[in-house]
Parts: sequence; structure tokens; C-alpha cells
Amino acid sequence: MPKLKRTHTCGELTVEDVKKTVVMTGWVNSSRDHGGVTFIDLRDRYGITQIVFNPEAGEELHRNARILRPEFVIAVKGVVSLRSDETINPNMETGKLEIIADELELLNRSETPPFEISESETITSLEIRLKHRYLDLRRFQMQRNLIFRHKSYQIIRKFLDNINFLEIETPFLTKSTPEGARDYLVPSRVNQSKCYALPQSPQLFKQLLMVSGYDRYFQIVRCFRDEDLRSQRQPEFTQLDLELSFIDEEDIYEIIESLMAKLFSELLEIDIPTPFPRLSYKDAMDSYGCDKPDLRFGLKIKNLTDLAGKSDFKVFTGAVESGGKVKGINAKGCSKFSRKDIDDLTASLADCGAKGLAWFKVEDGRVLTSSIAKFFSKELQDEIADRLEAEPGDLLLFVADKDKVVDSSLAQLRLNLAKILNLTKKDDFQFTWIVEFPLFEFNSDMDRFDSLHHPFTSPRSEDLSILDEKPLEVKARAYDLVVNGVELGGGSIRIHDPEIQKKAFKLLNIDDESARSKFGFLLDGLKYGAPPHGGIALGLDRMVALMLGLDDIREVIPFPKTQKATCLMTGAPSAVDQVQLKELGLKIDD
RNA sequence: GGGGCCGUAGCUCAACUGGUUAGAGUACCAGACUGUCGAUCUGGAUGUUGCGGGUUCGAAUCCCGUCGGCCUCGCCA
Repeated sequence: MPKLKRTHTCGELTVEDVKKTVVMTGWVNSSRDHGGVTFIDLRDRYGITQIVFNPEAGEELHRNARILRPEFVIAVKGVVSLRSDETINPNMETGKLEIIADELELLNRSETPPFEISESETITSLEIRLKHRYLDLRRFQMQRNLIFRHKSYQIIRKFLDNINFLEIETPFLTKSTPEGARDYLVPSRVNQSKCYALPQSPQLFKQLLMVSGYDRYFQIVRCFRDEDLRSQRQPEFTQLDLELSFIDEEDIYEIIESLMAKLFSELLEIDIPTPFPRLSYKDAMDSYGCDKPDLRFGLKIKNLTDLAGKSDFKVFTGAVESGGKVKGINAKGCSKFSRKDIDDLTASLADCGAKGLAWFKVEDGRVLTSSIAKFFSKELQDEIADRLEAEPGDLLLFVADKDKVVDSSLAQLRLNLAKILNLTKKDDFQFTWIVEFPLFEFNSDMDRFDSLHHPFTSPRSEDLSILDEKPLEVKARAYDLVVNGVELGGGSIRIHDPEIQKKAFKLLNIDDESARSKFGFLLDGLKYGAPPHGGIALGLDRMVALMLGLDDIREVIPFPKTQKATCLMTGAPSAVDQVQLKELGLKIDD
């Protein structure tokens, strides 16, 4: 049992504490042994404080101090003292103070760690960091990230509690609903040959909580999706999940906007103007080529299909004739781009399917120059220049192809240009609501309609009459929250009328029987006085990463998975004992 | 499932077109040093070049396979 009991943390001493006898505990961050006097920087999650071991304080104490190595765990008793002017360290928060040690207790040794914890600049590979995550989490940056995350949770809970939200838990072992993402399955021992599924989201439960009268629900909840990973996507991730009754879209917008404003002001001292601008799905696709545009910069996409058809340029006319389109971006001030610069841009769009990038440079007098200029009459060139608001010094870039290719490649081009031109600032947060989503999209592979959002999303009431004849024109009461090109979350007003729900299933080609077997409990619930309701879910990993200026959500998740969904620390997933499999009635084919 | 990048000392990286004994910084170990704070100085130890096969007089380097990490398309209602 340790003798010394901590009285202060390594970050809390001030000049007020001078002359006090204190006990501190922590890890040896670094040591500087001068043969005589020996210094130890002691670290805990609150900060770093310098400990001084003078030989005069005792031979044994000094000898013991000299054998300390990084990451040893110690307790030190000593007197707080003010450093002399020339030994103050201005780079350290506690740099005006130090502890003159008179007692040292070695609480534990440490093997030499695989990487240095104290080193703030050296970036160890993610692979090594994940393998020894318990050490990686000891680093200042990771502690800062997790502490920040904790603080955001406290603000969220307090904010929602204040406006009557109830935090209610929903099951993790639940029923598989094979629509949407792939489920993680958990075989049942008690019910052989049957499986639970881990929830992709608590969607149906929170709707049923509305039926039960808990008219403002929230949960900070883990969700599971067995899909391929990205830097913004983990197989288990955390959502802030909300559902409300007797509300409409405006109530959701207002609550989320105030919550975001509060988080940003309290955690970052950044003023987020509200209300957030709203952009229809159609306008987003037209002007930015995607439904999660980064609005920190312009570079809007313009449609030139009508003009392109009048040219003699085969790539353009061909695209128009085969039902595609031609759109372009004015890269302001980029006429100096070399042939290689443009080739690099083109190459970066290959993934999106773009076979080429047509371009014009805008010279003095708004003369367009390009190897393809001869295919465009002077009048046509002027019209193109007008459409793109071209000025001398600009570079006009075009993609001609099928709709989907044009949109995705110009969306990508926008982002690439912004990066090259350094148009984005880390502390600039441009929120927007994407609204007026179509309710359905046509799935040509399966020859049916699919929900763009999910099957419980309500159509706009004014569109109910065309639900049968023109389903693709029906707009959903759905909304996404987008910040700086990141989809932070989304939600919708739900269908609370079982008849309309039935109709929606019908259009989605979900027959009565399968609707009943998959969602019967929801349909039943809706029969017993379901209030009008709706909600939203925000990706908290993404939100915290975004606020900290990080691109990878693994930086804000204590124990994340690799791209192959494994855990390098625990070795999960792993083979299991035959006995366990037998109990579950499972056999694994090799 | 497709495309791309990467794997060399504990860690981060180097090694020209295939060529002699695979190097550097840092960490580590030992010694020196009484005010440092990325301490300094002196010395030392450290390699299955991810793994397996092939080409070659000769492979870290080229080829094939495989394992692992990352990025990306598909996928993520």
C-alpha cells in the first residue's frame, strides 16, 4: 500500500501554493540528470510539474531519483517553490514553479515504451499507436481529445435536460431489419438458430417511445453497421439521437442550431450564427454536385449543357446527345496553371469516372484560349464566359458525361481546387441544412423505388396526392445537417399514420407479409394513437473531430478499429472455442 | 469486390540505375557532469529489410504469391 497520498495534481499549482508541502503522483515524463541536481518532469492528465532532487536532501533520495526512467509511476512529497527568474520555463504552464523533493516513492516501474509518450511532435504510425493504445491514450493530444469529448457530452446533456428531454436507453440486442446497412449479428444460445442484431440506430424504438408519450427523448448511443470503413466511418460509432412529438421541422432546426451554437461558444469560443442557411437537395446538386457541400468557399458549378450542344466539340455534343450534360467551374485566377497542373486535376477525377477535363484560359479582353477553342464560335465563347462570370486570369474547367459522373467529378474538382488554392480555414464552420430531399430514388438494378432516407420518413402533405402517380417527384420531410463538407447528421418527420406507412411500403416493394415480419411491432404501435413525431441523429465522433480540426474520427475514439474492422490491441475479432460454438448450435466452414 | 500507396534497428526514416560490411536521428545501456527543461559530453549495444517463393554471379531494390497498415471507388435505408 502506497505511503504517500496525492494532495495536488500536476497541473494545478499556482504561485499561491508556494511554500506548501504537497504530494504529487504521476508518470515520469522526462528526466535530466546532472550528476548532482536531478530534474524530473512529472506528468498526469492535468499537466506537468518539475520536481527537483537535490543531493543535499539526502543521499538515498538522490540515488533513487537517478534511476527513474520515463513512464515510471511515482509519488513525490516536497515543498512548492518559486523558480529563480533565469530558470523560469515560459513554455510550461507550471513553469514558474517547481517542487523541491524530500520524499520519493516508486509506485511502479515501466518497460521502455515502444514509442515516446512525451514527444509531442514525432508522429508514430497509427498501426503502432493502435497496438499500444493504452500508451497512445497517455499522450497529451489524445487526453485533450477525450476530455474535449467528455465536455461536449456534459453540455449536450445539460442543454437537453433543461428543455425537458429524457435520456432513455434502448436495447443493443434487438431484431435484424435487413434494409439499409448490413447488420452485425449475435447468435442466440437460448433460441438456437436465431440471431439478434446490433442496432444500426435506435430508429424504431425511439418512434415507439413517442407512441408511449415520452415526447422528448434523447440518447447518446452506440450504433453498429457492418460496412467498409473510412477515416470518417467506424463499424461502431456514437450518435446523439433525438425524437420529439407534436413538432415540425422548424422545432428540430431550432433545437439543433441552439445546441450547436452552445457547444461552439462554450468549447471553442466561436460564435456560430443562427439560424443556419437552408439549401434544397436540388440546388445543392446543381451548384455543388453533391448533397454535403463545403460552403466555406464558392467555386460554384454552372450548367452549360444548352451552350455545349451548340459547339462543334464532339465530346460535348456527344454527351448532350446521349442524354448526359456538361457543367463547369470557374477556377478564379488559375489561368497560370500549367498543362501538368491540369493533367493532375484530370487524373484526380478518374475515380469519379470522368474521362477528361476540358478547359479554357481567360486572357486579356476575355479571350478564351485552349486547344479546343476552335470548336466554339466567338459568340458561344462569350456566352460561356458570361455564364461562368469569367474574368481575365481565370481558368474554366468542364466535364461532359453522364449526369452522375459530371456531378461527382465536379464535386471532387471543387474540393481539390479549394485545397490547392488554400480556400478553407480550420476555424471557419459553415453550417447548412440540406432540405427537400426526394422521398424515393429509383433502383434500376432491382427495378423498384428505394427510400433516400428510410421507409418511415413522411412525404410532404402537399405531395400525398401524387404519391402513386409520380413517386419520384414526392419530396420528403427530411433534413441533413452539413458542416464544411461533412454530413454531421440527418433526420426526418416520420409517418405516424399506418395507412400512409402501408402505402410507402408498397412503393418500396415491401409486401404486407414482409412488412409485418420486419416492422410489425412498429406498425402495431402506430395503430394506438401515435402522435405526430420526428427526430434527428448527429454523428458525435464526427462532430468532436470536426471541432478539434481532425480529419480522422479515430483520433476521438479511445479504442477504434482498423480499416479491416479489427482491433490491433485485443486482436478482435478472433476464433472462438468449439464449446462456445456448440452451445450456440453453430458450425463454421473453413 | 475493384484501384492506389506503404512495410528496413524499439520508434521515425535513408540506402542513386540490382553491387562491397544496410546507415542516420531518436530511444535504449554504461560512464561523466549541481539549474536543466528536446539537457550536454564520451562510449556501447541494436536488423528474419513483414513472410514465402522466383529471376540473377549478386535482391531491401525486379517478378509472383501472401500477411498487415493507410487512402479511395463500390457499400454506408
